[in-house]
Amino acid sequence: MEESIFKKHIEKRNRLVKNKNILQTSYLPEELPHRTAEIDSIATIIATAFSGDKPSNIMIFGKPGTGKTAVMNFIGNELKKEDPDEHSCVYIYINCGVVDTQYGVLLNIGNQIIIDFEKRIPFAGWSIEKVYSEMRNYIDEQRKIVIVVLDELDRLVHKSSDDVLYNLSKINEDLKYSKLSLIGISNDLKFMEFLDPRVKSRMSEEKMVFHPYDAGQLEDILRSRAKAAIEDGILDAEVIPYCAALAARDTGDARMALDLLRISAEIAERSGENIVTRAHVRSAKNKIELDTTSEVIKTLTQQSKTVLMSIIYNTKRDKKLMTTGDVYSTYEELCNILNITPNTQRRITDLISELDMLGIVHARVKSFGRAGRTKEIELSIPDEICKMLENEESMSRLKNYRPPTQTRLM
DNA sequence: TGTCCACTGGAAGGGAGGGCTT
DNA sequence: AAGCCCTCCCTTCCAGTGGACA
Repeated sequence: MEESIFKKHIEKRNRLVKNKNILQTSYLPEELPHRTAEIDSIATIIATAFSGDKPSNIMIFGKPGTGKTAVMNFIGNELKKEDPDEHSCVYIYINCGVVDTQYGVLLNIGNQIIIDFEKRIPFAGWSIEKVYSEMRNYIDEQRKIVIVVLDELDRLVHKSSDDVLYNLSKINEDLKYSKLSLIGISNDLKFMEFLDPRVKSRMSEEKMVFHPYDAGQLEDILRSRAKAAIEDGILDAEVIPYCAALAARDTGDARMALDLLRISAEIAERSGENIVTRAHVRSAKNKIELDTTSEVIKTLTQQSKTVLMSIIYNTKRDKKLMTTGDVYSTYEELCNILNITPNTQRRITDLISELDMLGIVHARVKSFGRAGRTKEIELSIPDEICKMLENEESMSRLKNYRPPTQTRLM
């Protein structure tokens, strides 16, 4: 029988890594190295739920990849072990990066509790008040402790004010039989400053900070995962320390360290090599950076893409540093060619700030004295990514556009 | 010392879109 | 079908501002 076209690829794959799943950042290991103290203190607080008392609300702070989410998922699993039928408490996890509206959060809490499909809260149409009061009734009917984890809480507050937190944190006043406790997780230590003082004090009955892992701790994490996922002798001795060092130098992000290790192995596998080396790690780093930015750019709206194109064109005509006014005039030009109605300059200011936050451009407010005060903007993505955007279908009308030569110096 | 530039960024609000209830 | 409600994207209006220059 003839070999299928997949045969040689299948053989090549999975040769180095036994179980790639274990190296995924979403994988929840049996134990979390260097986080036992944190797990313990959260467990102490939550344990009160089993005697029917409401655990204190907790705020957890820490940079990305410091294990906040992993710790909470771990605790969620442990809760299920202790109380499989949810006799005394219900654990609800919401990622506010995904669900970032007041309506969405209330809907999610409500619908995770309601078992009866008929009674589910609809995705839209109800007033916030109605969703809130239905949800509150469902919770009260349960006669249990409900623990709600709000991950990436800062995103929710930034996008839709602190009304949700206000409502949720005072819900206990309206509950007769159940109690709700909140666990907020945030990357941003400062976001609490902007909260209503009442919400602030109710939310931070307990406060914890997860510190970034240092290189040594990242090494431990990588080694414990690698032991389960990769055969001995496949990793060059310096691979794990190098991944750990790169991630530690950045922000001590365990997610990044794991991604580096997994992708290095994939690269080595794909090129048919038997050992993962430092060079593979370096190309993995490169690949991760390219992939994340190109993914972000793909999901931009047409308007944002056009603004970005304007910045790219200005850069091309040797104007590496430009002002909002420069971007806007190029933008108007491009809108004309692309046949889309231009937004106002006020709106473009916001879009430029968004691109800045995404790390696609670098913008800082600068005063030029008599020449006014404005943003100074600089592109900060590599050429390859610009090319990708230029080749997008939505930009095809710009194929024959040649930016006019520079007319004005900054 | 005051002026003045080219914006910044907050506030308020409008309207389209999606989806509910009655 | 009419009437609501929420969200998203956007506009209009405007007070505020850092610093070069007269």
